[in-house]
Amino acid sequence: MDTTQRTDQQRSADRRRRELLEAADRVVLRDGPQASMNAIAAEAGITKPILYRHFGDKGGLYAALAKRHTDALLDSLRAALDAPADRRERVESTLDTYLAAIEARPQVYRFLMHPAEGGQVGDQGFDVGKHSAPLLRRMGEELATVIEERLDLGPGSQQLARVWGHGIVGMMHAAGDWWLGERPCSRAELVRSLADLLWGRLAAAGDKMGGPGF
Amino acid sequence: MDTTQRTDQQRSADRRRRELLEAADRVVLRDGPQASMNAIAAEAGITKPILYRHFGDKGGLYAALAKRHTDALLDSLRAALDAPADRRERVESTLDTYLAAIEARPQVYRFLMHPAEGGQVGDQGFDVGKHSAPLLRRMGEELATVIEERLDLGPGSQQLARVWGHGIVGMMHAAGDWWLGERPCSRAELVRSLADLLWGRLAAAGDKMGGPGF
DNA sequence: ACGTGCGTGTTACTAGCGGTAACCCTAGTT
DNA sequence: AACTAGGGTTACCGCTAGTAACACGCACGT
Repeated sequence: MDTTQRTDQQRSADRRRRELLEAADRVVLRDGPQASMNAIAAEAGITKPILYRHFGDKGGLYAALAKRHTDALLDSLRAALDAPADRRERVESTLDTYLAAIEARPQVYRFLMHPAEGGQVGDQGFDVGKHSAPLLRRMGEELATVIEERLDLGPGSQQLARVWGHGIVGMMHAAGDWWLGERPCSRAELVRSLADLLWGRLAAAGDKMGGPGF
Repeated sequence: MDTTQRTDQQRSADRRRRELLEAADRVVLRDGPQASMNAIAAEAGITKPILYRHFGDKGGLYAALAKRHTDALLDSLRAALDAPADRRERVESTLDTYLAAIEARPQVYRFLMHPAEGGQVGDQGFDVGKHSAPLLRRMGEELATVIEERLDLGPGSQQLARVWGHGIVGMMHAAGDWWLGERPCSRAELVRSLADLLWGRLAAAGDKMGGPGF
């Protein structure tokens, strides 16, 4: 019952936990999201049951791992979003921050977007919805609150802000994913194009004559 | 060498293939993307090796299965996109078509968005990029061509159209996914909000006074 | 000094997966 | 009658996630 002792134990456990997470990180960075518990345990220099004692199951480990990276990325996104500049500049800088991150560490990115997904047991209920990567959801909600705080959207602003938050994040995600695969242009061009889209250039563009029909 | 015979065989094989795909469809609809080859074979009333003879591996089966649904969905999207109406109406109708589809059959939707992903062998190369669901990519490209065909975007229009295609599809996808999970509003409201976003209401909105800092 | 827990670690196992090799059996050809 | 060609099955491999059961070490109370 001595609290000192408990604290000692807990600190030790926490340190272990961090070591394990770093080992897992290395393996995921090397092997991608398919990294097996065996491989992670081996990298950490221990055996599987220890991993399971610390994280419960694979999902637990992956969640813990994802939280670290997600928190880090969200921090830099918040910084870009909070910079003292006009709206367009802030949007572009946020987009660029995100794209730079996924460009710099695509393995981590892939892991965050497709966490585990495997697991042949349980999941019978199937949980439709909420199957999207937690990172996307968190970014969407985060952006929604920022939008709702900063922008004057009239009635129904809360709902609107959330739709926009998730929508914009999804736009950024899909475009980034495609861009990362094909590299059809520079990061700066991509940022500009996306910002243009958000700035209504789609609606403002003129029709091309000679199209089919009307 | 008789062509008739060959045709007979091929027709028989095709029919079998369709039967297998329909069985697979039922299982996926019931068990989600985790559906095992064993379960699919059982549902079809046969055993695993036959599945493998027809589709090569799990990826092959899933690809064939996904292609059917993807083609169907893309057809209805094209119809909505090609309807004789003004741009805003067409955009809204396309969004609504997509959302109605994922709302009607969420299991299929989930399967299309997270195909397999498992597989403990191979994949060492890791294929960064192109890991996004093929459906998203195809929708993005499709939309890109429509945009490029219809809109007059000035220089660099091709690049711009592709970025927008993938971006808009991603927006639709993420918002739809979130909406499907939380159901925070009606489909019509969601469609309106997204169209508003595309129509530049984000850029047009006024700042909220009393915000932090500037 | 001596058990007695308790935390930490291991080995060895289960159940199920994707995938395949080997066999089997029936139909049609020569 | 003998032989081949497909469609089908059984039985297996190697791998995975996850767990039960056992073994060491170190602080404790008596």
